[in-house]
Amino acid sequence: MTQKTETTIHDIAKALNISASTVSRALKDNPLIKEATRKRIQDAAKEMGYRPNTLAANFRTRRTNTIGVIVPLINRHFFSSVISGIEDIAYQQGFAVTISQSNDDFEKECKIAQTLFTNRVDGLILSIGMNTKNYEHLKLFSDRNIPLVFFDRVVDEIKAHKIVVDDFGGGYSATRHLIDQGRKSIAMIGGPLNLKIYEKRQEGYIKALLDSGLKVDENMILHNSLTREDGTNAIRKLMEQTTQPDAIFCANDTTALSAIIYLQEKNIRIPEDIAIVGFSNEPFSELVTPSISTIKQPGFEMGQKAAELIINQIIRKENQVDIETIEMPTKLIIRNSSSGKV
Amino acid sequence: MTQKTETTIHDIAKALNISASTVSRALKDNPLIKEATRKRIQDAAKEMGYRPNTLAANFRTRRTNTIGVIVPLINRHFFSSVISGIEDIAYQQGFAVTISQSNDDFEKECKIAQTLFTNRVDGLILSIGMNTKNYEHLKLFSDRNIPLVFFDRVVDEIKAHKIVVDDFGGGYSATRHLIDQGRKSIAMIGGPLNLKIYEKRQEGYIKALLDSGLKVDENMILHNSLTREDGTNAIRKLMEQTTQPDAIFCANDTTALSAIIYLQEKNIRIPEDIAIVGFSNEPFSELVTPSISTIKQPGFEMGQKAAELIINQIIRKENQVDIETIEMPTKLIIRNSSSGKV
DNA sequence: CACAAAAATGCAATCGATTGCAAAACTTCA
DNA sequence: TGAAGTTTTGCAATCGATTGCATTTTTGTG
Repeated sequence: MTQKTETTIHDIAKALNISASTVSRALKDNPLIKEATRKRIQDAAKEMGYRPNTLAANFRTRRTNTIGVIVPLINRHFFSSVISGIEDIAYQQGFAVTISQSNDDFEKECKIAQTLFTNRVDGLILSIGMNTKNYEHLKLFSDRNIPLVFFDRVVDEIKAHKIVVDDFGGGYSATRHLIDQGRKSIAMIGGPLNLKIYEKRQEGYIKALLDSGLKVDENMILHNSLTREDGTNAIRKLMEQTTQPDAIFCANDTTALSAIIYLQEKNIRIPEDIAIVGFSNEPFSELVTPSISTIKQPGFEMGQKAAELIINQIIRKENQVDIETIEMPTKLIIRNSSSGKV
Repeated sequence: MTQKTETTIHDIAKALNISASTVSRALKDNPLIKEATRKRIQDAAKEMGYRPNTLAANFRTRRTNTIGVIVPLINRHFFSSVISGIEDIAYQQGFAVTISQSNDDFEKECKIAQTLFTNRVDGLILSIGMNTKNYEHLKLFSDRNIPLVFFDRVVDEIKAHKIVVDDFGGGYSATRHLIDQGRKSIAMIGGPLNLKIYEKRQEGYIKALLDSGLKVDENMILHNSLTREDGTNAIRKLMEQTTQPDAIFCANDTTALSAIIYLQEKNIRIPEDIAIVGFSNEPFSELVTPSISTIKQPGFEMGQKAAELIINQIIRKENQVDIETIEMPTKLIIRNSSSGKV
């Protein structure tokens, strides 16, 4: 019914016999407009069923009130929690959120960045893919001062806010915890080192070993993409070596799970024979048997923080913001995979 | 550097001494333009670093190439799988996807719908909240023939494509399976009946009972919002009754998990004393002990289908599309919570 | 009451791409 | 060669809101 006639500010202007500019200002509560006039206009607008044409406004103001988000995978609990956090804040502030997933595919990540750029998102929040080693596609944004915020998998080479968790501390306390359990030969299933987070987790692991006077054995450190299969392959490889570990620190819960399942099949007791700690506190980690000790990351809060930072940049439009790297705390959660007495 | 001078079609036109309209057409491969001219223009565009201003185009064409998605919760595996499916297709077809979550909050659902509407999404894919019983906020779309596709939690009152799973069949086969295990007193922890899906699951449950000559006992059917806590309360209530069930069909895996944990604490054996079947095949369901028998829903495929349907509507802009309800198959997955011999 | 200052409103250009229709350029063939 | 038909290209309006600046109205004061 209201098919043809979306009412515009001009319609309102005509109806009230005033100018469109006044209507425009009144609708945005511009203080230039007299209280009485504003009321008159807003009432008329409501009555006439006026709905602002966001497309026109966006076009004119060159802003979309949209925040782009790129994550490797939507249906990873950590990432969907971060998204929830972003969405929570963005929504309160009147921003829409456009989410895409790269599937850890570099090509796709580039194309998404392109698309978001041409769609003129006001800012971009992202966590880069496993295989991303080249950052040209992000230059699009940084070159034009379009706010950019990294989280979790960050890129040092680009000047932008970064929100990370204390991966070093997480790796350290996970390993330290295993040492405290009396373990001497602690292996690590790690992620690709081009990602800062995995590098840090490993550094934490190594530091903990050294601090306790344990040796770092290169053969005890494996790297892969941390999928379920990768985990299985890694644990198999570890167990086929001449010296076997009595504990394993896994860089995520998925590989910790792989290890547990593999070891259980081989009738190796967890944690008695081999203790295991994962990373991320995926929902399943407390549900499996044995429940998985892990490092908790505040995903939702990271998302909120990311959204706050980017919105501040968008709104204030300060060109020279002080770039900050915010490190969120991690927390060791001790469960049955590493400690009998829980 | 390229700060001030985003090149426009007019710049290209001037540089080549032709008109902007020709440039516009050439860039869109409009056959009206001579091959040679088109090449010249496209080359120049590339050389000058031209990037179309989507905002302007959107404004002019009244389209945003954006699909809005509203789900109750992003970080539920089923929903994030659907989103992945939507995103997969949409991306291929050049559409952006804007995702919001209602948190099962009716107010928020309304506000989101408003926002997506004023942001002029080309179509809306949604699964309504638990408490949504009023559909005025969706009229916004249906009244103006903006394509709408429901999935999972659909609304019969609104004329739109619907993608559902065979909830009836799921409920039926889950219950049937329990009966086949020799269970006689099968309870159900169900969801709110204003949602079709829960109604159907319950109907399937009832039909299975009746088909096997079992009685339907109202006291054995509880309804709630299917959270972890709801599940615990429900199972407690069931177990405090004089007649206790020897099997439970839960309308989702979360409540199945609640039941399992509660019963284990009470030293009630699963499945020997009480067999349990859930619904949705959440990732944790195969990982917990005992692993949870459940009904698998093809989330990713549903998302793909939803995206296909809505894009077809958007592109073809047929006003009178035949409304179809697509029912995707469900599949019973038998695990340890309902059957000893797996 | 007059006039400066302050407050409120209006004018008109603008953002960049799209598109119906008119005009120009090119072909074809008698 | 020129009229008719085709193919290409250009003109100019348009989408609706925003905003710098000009203009009008109101207020305040001597």
